[in-house]
Amino acid sequence: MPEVSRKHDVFQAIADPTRRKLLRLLVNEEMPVNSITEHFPMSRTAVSKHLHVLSDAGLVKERKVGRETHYSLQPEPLQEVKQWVSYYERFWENKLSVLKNYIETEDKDSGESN
Amino acid sequence: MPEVSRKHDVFQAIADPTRRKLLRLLVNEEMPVNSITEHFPMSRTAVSKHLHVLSDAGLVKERKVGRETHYSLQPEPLQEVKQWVSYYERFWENKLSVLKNYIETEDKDSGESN
DNA sequence: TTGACACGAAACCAAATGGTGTTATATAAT
DNA sequence: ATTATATAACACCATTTGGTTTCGTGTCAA
Repeated sequence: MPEVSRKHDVFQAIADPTRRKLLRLLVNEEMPVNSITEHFPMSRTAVSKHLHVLSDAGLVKERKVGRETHYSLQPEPLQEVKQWVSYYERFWENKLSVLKNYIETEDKDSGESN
Repeated sequence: MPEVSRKHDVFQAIADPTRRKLLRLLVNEEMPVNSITEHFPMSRTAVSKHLHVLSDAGLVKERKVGRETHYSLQPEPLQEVKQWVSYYERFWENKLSVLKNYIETEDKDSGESN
């Protein structure tokens, strides 16, 4: 049931700074489009479009409340990103340990600091 | 030297599937453009462009070897992504624990149909 | 019921993106 | 010295993206 048939990729969704800011904003509370728009220097329609991209990626949820549409964060798809990044983690960690090793070797026997 | 004055954002760099595949390919070995191109259904020029985007984001390093240009992975900028995602981690974890709680509660008087 | 409001949809536009082929240049091989 | 090769740089094109304004519709309030 997961990220199949999603029109927008999670990676693509979070590529835009405005959309990242949107997610950050919706962390705490569900918000209607107009209130959301107040936080951005662009039209309501533009914000709405970004929200739709996020929605397509499964990162926000819409709820109709009277004539308003409330959006809220749906963080689960970010797990895919976390997983993807974690694959590369060992490589920079490895580099760190190589560097550490190098420093320690340079340091010779002048005392192993942590 | 951090991500200041980088022409391309890390988030934007990893948004493209081709570029993610490129990173994956360069994990193990430094490679010249021609060899890299063999793995992709597009022209060498196109691959080269993607490599430049990655380079702008600091995700790959170029090394001139005779008339060849070798590219290799430079994973460090991904730390920014990891950090960004980790902020949201607690939210899906929280949801999980809420769900767990719910299930356990339901379980108590387990008469619930459906 | 009339009007104001919140929103989505559509038409439109400029700029960025992802691709192409061509050309120029430095290096390698003969 | 000449030729072949690897690549960057360039010019170009189609599509996508991020934004706009306008318009229609459903909902709330008077």
